[in-house]
Amino acid sequence: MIKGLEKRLLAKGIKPTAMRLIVLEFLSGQRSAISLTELEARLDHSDRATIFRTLKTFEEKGMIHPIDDGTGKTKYALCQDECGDNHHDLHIHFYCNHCEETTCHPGIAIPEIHLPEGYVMQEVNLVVKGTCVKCAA
Amino acid sequence: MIKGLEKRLLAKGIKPTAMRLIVLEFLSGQRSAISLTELEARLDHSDRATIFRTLKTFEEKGMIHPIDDGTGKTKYALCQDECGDNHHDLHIHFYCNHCEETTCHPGIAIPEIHLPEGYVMQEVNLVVKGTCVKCAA
DNA sequence: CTGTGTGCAAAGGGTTTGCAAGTAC
DNA sequence: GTACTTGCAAACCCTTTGCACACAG
Repeated sequence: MIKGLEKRLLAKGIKPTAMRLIVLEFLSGQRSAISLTELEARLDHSDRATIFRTLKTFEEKGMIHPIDDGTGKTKYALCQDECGDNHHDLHIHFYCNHCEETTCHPGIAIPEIHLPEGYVMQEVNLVVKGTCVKCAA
Repeated sequence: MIKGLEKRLLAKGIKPTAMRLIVLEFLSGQRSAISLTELEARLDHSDRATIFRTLKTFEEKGMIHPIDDGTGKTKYALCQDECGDNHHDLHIHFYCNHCEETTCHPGIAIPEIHLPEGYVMQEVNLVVKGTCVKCAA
C-alpha cells in the first residue's frame, strides 16, 4: 500500500518522505477537498507549516490542485491521472452548503464560454453551490 | 447627481448617509470590482471598518454583490437593476492576470450545467481568468 | 559535508467585532 | 431619548516565511 504511494510520488519527481506519504495517504482516502487547517487537525503530530510546504510541493509537481470554493480557505484535492500538465481545474467543483464539503466532478466538463472580442481566456474556475446528494436525502 | 444616488439607496431601503453616498458614488464610477482595501485607499478619511459595514449593508439590501475571484480578496460590484432578489452572481466574472482587475459580464450568461442525480444547485460562481481587452492590445 | 525536509515561532494580509462617541429623528 | 452610524482599536483566521535543527546521500 505504502509502496504504491511511494511510486506515485516518485513518478511526479517528489522524494517520498514520511510526512509526504502521510499527507498523500490521507488525500487518497478523501473524496472531498480539504483545507490546510483541516488537514492539520486530522493529522496529529504535524506542523501547519510543514503540511503547507508539502502541499505546495505537491501542487508544483502537479500531484494536487488547489480549489477556491469561496469559503476563503483554499482546499486541495488529488489530481486525476489524466490531469497532465495543464491541470487548471478544468472541471466543476461542487460546494455543499450543508456539510460544507467541496467535491470535484471531473465528469462534468466546463461548458464553452464566449468572451467578448479581444479577451483571452487562460483559466476557468467554476464552483457550483447547493446541496449534495448526501445532504439532500 | 447626489440626488440620484440618494434615490437609489432609498429605493433599496438604505438610509442615505454621507459615507454611504460616497461609497456608492465611487462604485458607480467603477467599471471593475473593487476590494475593501482598495476602497479604503481611494477614499481618504475613511475607516476600513466603516466601509466594511457599509458594504455589508449594501450587500444585504441587494445593492452590490461580492465576488471571489480567487485572489483571496473579496471584491464588490454594483448589481444590475435587473438583479432583483436572486442576484446570485448569475453572470460571468473575468479576472485579468495583467491589470488584476475583475469585471462583471452580465451579457454572458452562465451555461447550463448538468449535475449528477440528487444534487441541488443553488448558486454558481464562474470566474474566467486571462487577459482582458485592454491588456491584450 | 551538503542539500533537503521538518518543526517552532512569528510575521503578514485581510476580514470582522467591541465599544464609546457622534448624529438624526 | 432612542436607534442607527461612525471611527478607533484590537481580535481573528488563515497563509506564508525565517531560522535552526535533523536527516539522508
